[in-house]
Amino acid sequence: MESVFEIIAEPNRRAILDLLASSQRSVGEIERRLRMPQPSVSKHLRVLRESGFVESTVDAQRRLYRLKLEPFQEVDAWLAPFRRFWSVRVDALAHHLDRMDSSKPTKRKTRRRR
Amino acid sequence: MESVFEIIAEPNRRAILDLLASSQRSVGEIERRLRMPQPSVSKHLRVLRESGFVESTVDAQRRLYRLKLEPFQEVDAWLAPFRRFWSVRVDALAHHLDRMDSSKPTKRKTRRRR
DNA sequence: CTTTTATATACTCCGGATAGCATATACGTG
DNA sequence: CACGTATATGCTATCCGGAGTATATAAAAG
Repeated sequence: MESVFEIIAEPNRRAILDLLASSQRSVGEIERRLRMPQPSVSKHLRVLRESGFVESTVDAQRRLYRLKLEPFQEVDAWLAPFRRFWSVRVDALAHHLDRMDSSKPTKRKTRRRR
Repeated sequence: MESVFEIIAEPNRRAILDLLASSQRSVGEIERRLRMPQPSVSKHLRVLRESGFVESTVDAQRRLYRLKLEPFQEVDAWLAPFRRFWSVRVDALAHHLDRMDSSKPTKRKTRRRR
């Protein structure tokens, strides 16, 4: 579980992140809103915390969790090289790759399609 | 392995996608460039194909693989709600969440910090 | 001090995903 | 046709992560 991609691969964790996008929340709030067992919430929050997606502050017995930016930006950065393909027009990728085809087709006598 | 996030969680698959971002490639090219066993490449390509990240065309005995857009856009779409936090200034998220704090602090007699 | 509330952790179990290896399939070449 | 090349698939062993349950810790309330 090293990369940010593995972290956000888990649906429950994405649900937590989505929820935290609107506001910081306590563990109990997350538990209720997502109808998810408390130990499960705590475990996912631990993973999210250790991977830098969230941070927590203490409020009496409660812990308030909030988002942190960096890991999201990391995902965004990975996406960037691909985004250039659809930023112009929707089906630009195919055309683009068609043109910069680098693989020289094998020489052949008969050209067969199937 | 339903979601696009699980697909891109695998490092070798991301490597393949990164490679295909520059140009379409045959299985053999991917195998050599990534120094990865051929069956492994084929298996990952299968996953990528079935999840819509790539498509292939037949060229004699070779298969040329190229990127497809939709799944990337799906990731991009998920990222959008979070992106608004860092689009203005780097540490905007903390301030934002500070302001829209919805969790009413527990009533207490003594406020302790640790 | 005892009880209740809030959260974290420990432990076990199970399924699914990946690696590795062997093999099948398909096409091209001579 | 026999052989080499390119790619896909089948099978097995293994490993890791998540679910579930019980329990520990900590603070508040009475």
